[in-house]
Amino acid sequence: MADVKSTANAPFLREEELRQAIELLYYGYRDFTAEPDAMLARYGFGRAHHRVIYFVGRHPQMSVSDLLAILRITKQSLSRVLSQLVRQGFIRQSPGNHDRRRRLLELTDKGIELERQLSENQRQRIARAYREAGVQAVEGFRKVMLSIMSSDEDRKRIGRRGDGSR
Amino acid sequence: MADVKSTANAPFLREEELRQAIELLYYGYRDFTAEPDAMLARYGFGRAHHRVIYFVGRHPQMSVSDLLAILRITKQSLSRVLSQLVRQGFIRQSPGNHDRRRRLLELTDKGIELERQLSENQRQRIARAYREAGVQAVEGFRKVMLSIMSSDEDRKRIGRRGDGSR
DNA sequence: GAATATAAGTCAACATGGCTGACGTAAAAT
DNA sequence: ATTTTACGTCAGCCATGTTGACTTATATTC
Repeated sequence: MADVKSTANAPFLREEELRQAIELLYYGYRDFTAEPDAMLARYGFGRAHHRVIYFVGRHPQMSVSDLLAILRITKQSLSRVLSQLVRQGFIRQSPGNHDRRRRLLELTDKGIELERQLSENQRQRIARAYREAGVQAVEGFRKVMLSIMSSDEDRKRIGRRGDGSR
Repeated sequence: MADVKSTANAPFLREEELRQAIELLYYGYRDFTAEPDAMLARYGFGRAHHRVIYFVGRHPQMSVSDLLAILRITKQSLSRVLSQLVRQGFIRQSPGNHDRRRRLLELTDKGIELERQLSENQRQRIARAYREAGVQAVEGFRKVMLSIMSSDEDRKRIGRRGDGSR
């Protein structure tokens, strides 16, 4: 009799636990992006611009195809936002040394400043969460998120320094 | 001298750590939604439909305004997807008992089946991550994600049973 | 009971950011 | 010399968010 409850509830609790995780991801991501979205709107930019600025800042001298591989969107979609950012002086393109077909991307000073503003907000949110949750929780968070991800390549990239080299 | 390295690296490591978290959220969310998105496309639906189906399944008998509060979109945006789901027989609406202005939402059998398919994929992904990461990591993940969220109301809702009552 | 407020819906127009398909140009690789 | 690669462009489509204006039915308040 003592184990009736735990046996009967095990699948239910498990289901409940898994649904909680789904909702944590939904609400967490929604709130994580809300404030940067609002800042971007003041420049006439959207979330897509943020992603480009973020990853170019993270991996200076990366090529367009590197960026496409990270974002997993078509070059036409990328082109729309990237060309705006270049035209408005947030990102600079320069031909590669070894391979002059490649156009290496980097943030301008203006781009660095915008990137800083945008991700400062997100870094602070994370920093607060890390403070509140504790060191051990942070390690758990990292483990679970890494495991939710599909791609080994992305897992590796997260661990590496962001110098755009391959 | 022994503390030069740790002192000098502390802010750098911290910055690095925070950026890793940003990327974990980006890659994790991207991969978490990719497969359901592909399934939905076969019905001519998108991610917005998934959200509606998910939360109506989670909180049967919820009202339209309850749903709007969770999704934080305009009623015009919701209307587009919700009316499709009702018309195609995935969701049923019925007038509230106490307040007949309200239209209480619930999944039909067809809706339950679609919801099951979609979130089964996500539940399995989470279950795998939880298995790989361990019990302690799961608790850490929950703590960090809860803390990343902005709204106390949402935190409470995650903990509650989903019966749509308030 | 009349006035007001709330829940829900609708129409119209617009922006963002995905997508496909077709085509062009420059540079590298074969 | 030919083919492949990296990048870009034009055109058009779709999903999903927005604002603003207006309607209908029902509850609530004065």
